[in-house]
Amino acid sequence: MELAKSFEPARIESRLYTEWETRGYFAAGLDTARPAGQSFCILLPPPNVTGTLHMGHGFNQTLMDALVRYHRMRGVNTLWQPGTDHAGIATQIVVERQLDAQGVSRHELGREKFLEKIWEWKKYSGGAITRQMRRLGGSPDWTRERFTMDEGLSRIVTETFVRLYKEGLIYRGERLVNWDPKLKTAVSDLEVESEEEDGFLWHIRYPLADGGGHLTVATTRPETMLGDTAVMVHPEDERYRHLIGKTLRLPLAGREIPIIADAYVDRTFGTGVVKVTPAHDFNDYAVGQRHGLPAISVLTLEARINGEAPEKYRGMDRFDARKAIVADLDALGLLEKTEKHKLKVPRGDRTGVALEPMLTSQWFVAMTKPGADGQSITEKALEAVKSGEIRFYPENWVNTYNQWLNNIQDWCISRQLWWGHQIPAWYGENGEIFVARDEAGARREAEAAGYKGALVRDPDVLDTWYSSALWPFSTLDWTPDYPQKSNPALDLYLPSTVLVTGFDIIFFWVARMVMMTKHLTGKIPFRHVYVHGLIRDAEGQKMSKSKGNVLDPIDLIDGIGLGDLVKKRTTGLMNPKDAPRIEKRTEKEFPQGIFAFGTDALRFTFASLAAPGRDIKFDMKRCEGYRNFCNKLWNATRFVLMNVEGRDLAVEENAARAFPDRWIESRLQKLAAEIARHFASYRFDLMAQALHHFIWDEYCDWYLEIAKCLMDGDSPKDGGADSTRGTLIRTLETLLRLAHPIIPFITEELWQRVAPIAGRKTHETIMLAPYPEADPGKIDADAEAQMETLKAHVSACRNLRGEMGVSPATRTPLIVAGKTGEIGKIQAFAPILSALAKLSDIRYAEDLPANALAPVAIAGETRLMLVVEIDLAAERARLEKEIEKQEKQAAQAKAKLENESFIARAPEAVVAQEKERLAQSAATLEKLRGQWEKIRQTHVCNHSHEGNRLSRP
RNA sequence: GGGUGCUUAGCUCAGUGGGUAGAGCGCUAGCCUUACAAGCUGGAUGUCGGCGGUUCGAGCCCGUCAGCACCCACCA
Repeated sequence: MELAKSFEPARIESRLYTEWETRGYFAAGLDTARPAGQSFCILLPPPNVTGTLHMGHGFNQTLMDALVRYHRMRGVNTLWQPGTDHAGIATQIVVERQLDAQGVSRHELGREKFLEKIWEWKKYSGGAITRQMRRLGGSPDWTRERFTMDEGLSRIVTETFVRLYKEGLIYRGERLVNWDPKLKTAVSDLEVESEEEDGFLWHIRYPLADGGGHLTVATTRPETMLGDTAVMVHPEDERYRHLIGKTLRLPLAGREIPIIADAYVDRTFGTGVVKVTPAHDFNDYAVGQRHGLPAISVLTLEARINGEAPEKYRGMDRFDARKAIVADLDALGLLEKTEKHKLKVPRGDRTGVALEPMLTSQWFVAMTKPGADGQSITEKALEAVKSGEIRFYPENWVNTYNQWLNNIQDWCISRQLWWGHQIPAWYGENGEIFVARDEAGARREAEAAGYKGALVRDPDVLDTWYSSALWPFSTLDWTPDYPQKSNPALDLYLPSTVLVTGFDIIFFWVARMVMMTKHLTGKIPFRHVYVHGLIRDAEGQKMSKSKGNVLDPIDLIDGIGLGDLVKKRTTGLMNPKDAPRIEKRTEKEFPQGIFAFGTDALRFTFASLAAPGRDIKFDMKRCEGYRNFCNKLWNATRFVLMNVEGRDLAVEENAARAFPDRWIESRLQKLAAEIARHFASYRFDLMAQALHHFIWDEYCDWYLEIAKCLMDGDSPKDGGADSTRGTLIRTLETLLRLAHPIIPFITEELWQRVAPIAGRKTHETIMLAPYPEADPGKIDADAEAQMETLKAHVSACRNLRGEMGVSPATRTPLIVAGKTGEIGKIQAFAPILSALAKLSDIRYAEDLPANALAPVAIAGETRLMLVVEIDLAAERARLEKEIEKQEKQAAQAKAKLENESFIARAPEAVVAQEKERLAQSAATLEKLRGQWEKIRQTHVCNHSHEGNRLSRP
């Protein structure tokens, strides 16, 4: 069957993927005879089970898949461990919103029914993201797919919680935490996002209790004043020093509160007087602790004013209360002024509502408390990186990691949600806490403690990231009796080799995996952390639904019409008002919709954009370019197959092969070595560039063109046509294997046709074929040098043709002048030169004809003259340009060589190089000037009207 | 306030022991040279953000300034 005329990705991708998966090519290598140190493992950062694939996933997974395919082909035990995350808050929100649409609240439904609904939703949408992953060609071992709420993983969550509790590293405590009033749950510090917003600074008078005047406090949140338990000033503030220790009458509430002194106060900000509300502000909480102040909560969990406050405000929403309080203060003459003020408002990363610091009982992981072995989990995490056991790529992320860990707060892990791992804690009637693996265990604990009453399980669930932190070993079926008992996967793949991730989850996930894995298993979770950038849109904006600039990788693969794209971007918006703007933007950006580029082109684009430490502006043009590249590879293969099919190329490695054959083979070794280097240093961009350059420029543009000529009858004697045919097919076959990790589909499709002819014994799949390794013995400096000479001559001729405007259809004679030895070199590849430079014949001479008026070029040691009618003016201009260039070069080299310091201090090789340059330029200049002179004289003879305009070049 | 990047061709970006600046796209001239017009061949385009320093020599090292971006903490 002949290959299609052009590359049509849609025709091959799904067929090949199904073949790969059903034949079990993705299966984890579990050969325990091989040392664990030789295993390669990547954990898939588990996407939200109900989520959909976005460009970040596409990028991330392309890199992981390339690595996995590479190592699998190298024959080591390889595992790409897939799975999905239950994503507590995110998922619960989605399902709640669905219920909202039906007018049902989760509370009406009840916990159990609600959870059933979520499981239904999970089941319904759960396959979507993994189906999309398959479209990207990802090759994880799907048979090992895990879900954070699988029974096994849940058991591990419980087990580790109990252990950490027993060790004192998990505790329950009443503390000020970030509270999301919309979700009515605590969230961790990391789930808070602060943006600068416009607000006000209200200046409020607090009268002195003794009637002797007032103090003016400045606040951005006047509603919290109801919970004030003090006012503070700087101890050395002359304005207020005399008032320290006196009391104020808190307006609206009427309570008396003290004036205290604390160095925390910034005298220059506002009035230098700060209200202290320990129950609703993190700093004030600390101040309250220092000064033994009470904390008065004035907000309910819904962020309404609560019962501690004056009756008038009770039950009011916090923002309504703010208005009412400001108005009332104004009416009382206590509002001194209102200033516009920029402030950072902490908002929930999922809900976008302003968070409230709230005093509640929560579960925490103690980050800095020493564990049983005397070391805190934070210290362990720092140590693992400091010691070099774990390495970051690029390295500078270590700073970010360390900085965060060095300033870490205890991690609030309880969430007042229903979707997630329920906390394995049971409470007695008097607040006793019993933590155990199940209720029976809790009962035993209780009895041991002498408690016989009722037990109620904590209704809260754990932060999603708690189970994610266990991912490196929970997915490998870790058991509580590890390491006494283990299993092959755990032995081979813990630690995994590299974690491929965006910097946005270094804190959320990376650091926590290190802590938990190290503490609970004694092993690091992974050796390398490859941190990549974020995919942004063409303008560098973050992709987001509300901006309407989201791209779906699948749309780049399959293509999508403008109408569908607009529809996709404008449905399900948080704010439907954005729709017209998004529609306009989309129409402008993609007037024709999006073209179908196929998976390979998309993957190659991702790889080529993966420069370290940089966000990526996604450029569709790039994708188009790489689709063309795939097509190039496709057609090159067509060409090769046309020339080799049906021939017996039973590889006799001919020692006397033509130099272009030896050259391409030599280059191929260098390419293989280069790619290996780039894999080792995670430079996917350079890898892509190297492949692109080799395939397009070296293999197609030079070698294939030369091969056409070598396979013709009139090729040089050595080697012979079949030797070239063999080189053609074998180079291609190797090339396909080299490129496979990045562009798996096209390489598989082509390889299955190429491999049998190239003489490979097994050719069922490229996936399991060995990855090419560089063979230094095949590097051929001689062939490369000859090739350089050939290229220089071809280029010189083409250049002359181009500048002289010779039609590509015209064959022209060429005269080559030079010393005998040099001429010999040219003669060796004369047929090739003729073919590539479109020459009719080549004449050789010691010198160029004295009076011939033809364009001349200098290529190394020889001079080339194209025998064509010339436009004198054009040739003169060309020579002048060339002379100018050479003069500049000569001058530069000369200046250096005349510099005594340079001669004295620069390395010999550099000096020699400079001398060589000068000599070259001088020689070339001499030849060029001679030619220029000839033309000038012709002009004088002809009395050309342009002759006088010539100045000395 | 602490930290991290970035600034190179019109655009997007490489440039990893300092040694005469590169790619893709775009632009431009000419070609349907039968693997590929999703192509071929030629061409144009850069005070490598500014200033200073180190060095025989700086896009690269050091200092400084400017602009942009991000992360952490945070002033009520």
